[in-house]
Amino acid sequence: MTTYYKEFQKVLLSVDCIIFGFDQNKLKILIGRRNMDPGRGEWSLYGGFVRNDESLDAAAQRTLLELTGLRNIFMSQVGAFGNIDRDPGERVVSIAYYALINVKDYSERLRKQHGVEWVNIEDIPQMYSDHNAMVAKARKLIQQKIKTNPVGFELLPELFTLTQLQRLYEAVNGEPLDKRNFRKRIKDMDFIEKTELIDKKTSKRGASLYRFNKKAFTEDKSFKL
Amino acid sequence: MTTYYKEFQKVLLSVDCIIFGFDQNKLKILIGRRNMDPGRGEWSLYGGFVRNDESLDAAAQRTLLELTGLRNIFMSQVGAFGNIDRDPGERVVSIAYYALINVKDYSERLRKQHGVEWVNIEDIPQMYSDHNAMVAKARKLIQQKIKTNPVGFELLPELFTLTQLQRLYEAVNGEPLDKRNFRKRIKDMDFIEKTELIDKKTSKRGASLYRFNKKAFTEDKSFKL
DNA sequence: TCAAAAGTGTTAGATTTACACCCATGA
DNA sequence: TCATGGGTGTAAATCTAACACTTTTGA
Repeated sequence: MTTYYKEFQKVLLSVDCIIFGFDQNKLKILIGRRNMDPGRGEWSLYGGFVRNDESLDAAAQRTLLELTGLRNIFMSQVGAFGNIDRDPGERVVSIAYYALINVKDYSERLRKQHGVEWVNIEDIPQMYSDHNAMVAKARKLIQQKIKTNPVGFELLPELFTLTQLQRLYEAVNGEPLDKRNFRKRIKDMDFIEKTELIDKKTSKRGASLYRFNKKAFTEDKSFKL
Repeated sequence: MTTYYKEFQKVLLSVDCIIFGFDQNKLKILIGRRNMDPGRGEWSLYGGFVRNDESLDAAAQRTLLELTGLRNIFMSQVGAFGNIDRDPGERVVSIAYYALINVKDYSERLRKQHGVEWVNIEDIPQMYSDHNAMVAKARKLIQQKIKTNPVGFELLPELFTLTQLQRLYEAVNGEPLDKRNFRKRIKDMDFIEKTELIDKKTSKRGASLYRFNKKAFTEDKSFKL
């Protein structure tokens, strides 16, 4: 290998994943106890080191796959975290990514095997190093993103009720929405399609199930919630 | 030094700066011809390598200082760029930052010495590696930022006319604004203060000069343009 | 005297917000 | 029969967008 920049120092690069899920009307993330030194036992995001033969995005996807077994998941970069003492061991610069998954798609067996758990975004404990800052930034990003992009559906099952959808938006933004106004806006979006199916899990009367039509959306343009 | 993570490979880290300026009613950035291999002679952002004894933010600030001699400049991270072949030499992951400076504060002597020039954001040539992508992302970020934060003033001299301010917002967003509506909104912001001074450079009649009062703003809250 | 930029208000339309009751059903 | 969540419309208030003429003054 030709070395053009030989006089410069290299650093270790890691990726850390903020994996969002929506369950019990709450926005949650996956965290676990760190199983290596330094910081063993502290709450931590799930992460991994970047290999020299993969891009940052690929490293993040691989890490997510490793933890969850899931592919083709929405992921987006949060940013690079690089204070010199952020890792007590040696210098590690970390690139944070957030992912949106459907909790139901994540096998409980795998979850337990990796020793991670879903924690309500409002109740995140103090974590290792700068992981709380990563989560805070990821949350801001998803709040922005969800305003103009239909990413919320990544967190829901294929079929969902309007109440579920509303609770999701409320959980992401941390504030309640008016039911009638919310449903009015949804009705204007022809890519959120009502099905004939009825969900009877959460009410005696039953609620209509809806579906997000990705194809109908891409042609469409406007999305505001 | 203790090495906890010795089995992992390290990579070279650089920072690249998208330095925005506002001049002649245009939004511009500083770019130059790359003076090292590989890619010598190609248009490029100004950058540098991250040292092991400085944070990413510090590396970006140092790089900006090196180029412009300016300190205490507004800078914000754009993101990490890490495709494996983004640098034809060897693997380099780069963290992009954007900075907002007042063109008048940058000595022409220094500028020429570094061989960089101001190029209209609409006329950026093809650049080295993924630098065009960095600029595109930085521009999106500044467009978002300027909507709710008074960062535009970083690009203006201390005293400015309302027309200048309007041209700045138009240049950032790439679309014209209605003069009366714009001025109405400005009048509602008590942290944009009219001075007694008159600028006669751009019109015979003269235009009132305004000043941004940072202190008055931090107490205030709302900002929408 | 005239060209060129500064400065100034009103109105229609669109969007946003607030708000309360009936419905269907299983327990 | 009643408790529970599902479902629906209207009106006031706010915000946004469109629009044109007068002023000042140096050349």
